[in-house]
Amino acid sequence: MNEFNEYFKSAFTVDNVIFGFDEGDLKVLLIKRGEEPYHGKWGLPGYFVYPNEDLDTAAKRVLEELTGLRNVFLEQVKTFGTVNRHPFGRVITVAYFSLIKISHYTLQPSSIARKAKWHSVAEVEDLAFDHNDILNACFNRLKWLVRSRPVGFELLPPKFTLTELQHLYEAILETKLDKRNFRKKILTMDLLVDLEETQEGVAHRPARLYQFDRNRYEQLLAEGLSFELKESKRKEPTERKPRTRRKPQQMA
Amino acid sequence: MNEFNEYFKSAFTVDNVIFGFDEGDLKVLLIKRGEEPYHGKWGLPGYFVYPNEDLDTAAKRVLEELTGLRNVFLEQVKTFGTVNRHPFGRVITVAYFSLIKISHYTLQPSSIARKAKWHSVAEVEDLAFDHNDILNACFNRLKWLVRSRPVGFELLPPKFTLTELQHLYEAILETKLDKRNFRKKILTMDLLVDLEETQEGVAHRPARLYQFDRNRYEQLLAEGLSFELKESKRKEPTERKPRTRRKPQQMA
DNA sequence: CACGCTTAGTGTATATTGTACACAATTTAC
DNA sequence: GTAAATTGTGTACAATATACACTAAGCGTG
Repeated sequence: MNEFNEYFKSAFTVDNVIFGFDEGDLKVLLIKRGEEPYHGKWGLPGYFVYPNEDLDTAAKRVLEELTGLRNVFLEQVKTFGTVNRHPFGRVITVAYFSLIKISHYTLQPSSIARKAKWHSVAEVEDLAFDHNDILNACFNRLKWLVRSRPVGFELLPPKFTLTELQHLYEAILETKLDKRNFRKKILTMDLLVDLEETQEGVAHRPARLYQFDRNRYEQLLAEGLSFELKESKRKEPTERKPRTRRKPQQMA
Repeated sequence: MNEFNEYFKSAFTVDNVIFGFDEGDLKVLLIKRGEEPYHGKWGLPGYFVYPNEDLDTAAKRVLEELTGLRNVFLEQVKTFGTVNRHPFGRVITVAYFSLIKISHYTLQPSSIARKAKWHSVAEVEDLAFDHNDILNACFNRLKWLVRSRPVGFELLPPKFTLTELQHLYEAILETKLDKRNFRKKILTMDLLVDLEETQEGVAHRPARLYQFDRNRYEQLLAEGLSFELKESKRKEPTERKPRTRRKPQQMA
């Protein structure tokens, strides 16, 4: 088709905002660019989408080459395609973000991985291309997501304390949370297994360890429950009390 | 750059899910395809992104050629790029949705517009390409958006009744709402101007007409208020009562 | 012009959820 | 055994959500 050839003139890529959590704050994995443009600047990991590759597959590939991880949380966020965003030509990029457990991350031998480093999201400086915009878009998406789904667990090691979980939420939401209210809320979601173990090697009262119960989560999801941080559903959403009848009232 | 040329092999397009509201239900503007592939099927309006055109601009262009409207609500939703979504080649499409007032819509002379027709969202049949997926993604986004921002007004004529507004919300959320609770909620948002006019020519008690107060909305937005349908903020978010002190309590 | 039809408009009581708040318990280090 | 550090825990009140039914107002008809 002629029309087709006429518009076969753009490249497109995926960029991946990889979030991790460590030392009490939220991190993003950046790469020091070894080539033009923006040589020497930090940027998001990304690459061209191969001709026979789905977008999601390309994003997974980029993630795996860099971190060695598969089957982690990965979601498309937004596509950035301003005409001049790339100085060498028209490049449209689809932004993804992923959530990984830094404890599972191992430095990969690939050349790209050797230039990667975790940065605190709060302290990210001026990045290559429009990558600051992309990072912001993904961070905002994460903020929204963490309120509506229990994605926080993707960022924590398998066993964690409630305080660690709270610090994670605080880092993502950029706010302080009340300890008691937070625990009440989280525990009524009924997604945590109390491992009946405690921390070891800490110079204070050791905290209990918990585990995220993924099966329970999927079960509850299937039942159509939501997990808004501001809206924990009651246990038996089925039966609603027939409430004591009153006399009809007038309304002025 | 060699790398570049190697990947200059894909086309990309924008597709636009244009929502309107009429006769009490939510509509989407579809086009009957006059060419292959999917000749004769209904599909979303869309077109190639020109080489020197931003994505948003392309989406606006498609919208304007079809409806003659500018400055309407338009937002990017998601990018669809499965390898085989287009039978003639690799085509990646960025999906947008827009909200327009059907009363302002005028049939355009362009050839594309003459094949356009409003369909009830609830009754959309099998569309060309993956356009059903795109429509669903946009519809879901609209559902979410309508709870967090007062976008409903984009779909109504400038003057409307509260019942019309409620029907719109019901159509989008696919649920019934309680009349009194809905009114209470909407009015406490303080975004409506009571025009002190009433409907004319209806065979029953005429309803009051209201208008959306866009200035007020922007003012409140700037003050950082949110507009969740489930969470109307109180009027003075500044002053919080110092509450009567109680004696410290023990727990357990 | 009285009556019936149709939709508009309105308040309150209860249930649920959010929020503010402080101290005793447990472990380690010295 | 005492200080330091952090965990773990309940309750009162405020705010919001929800359930619910009748009168008001205008039109059409006989």
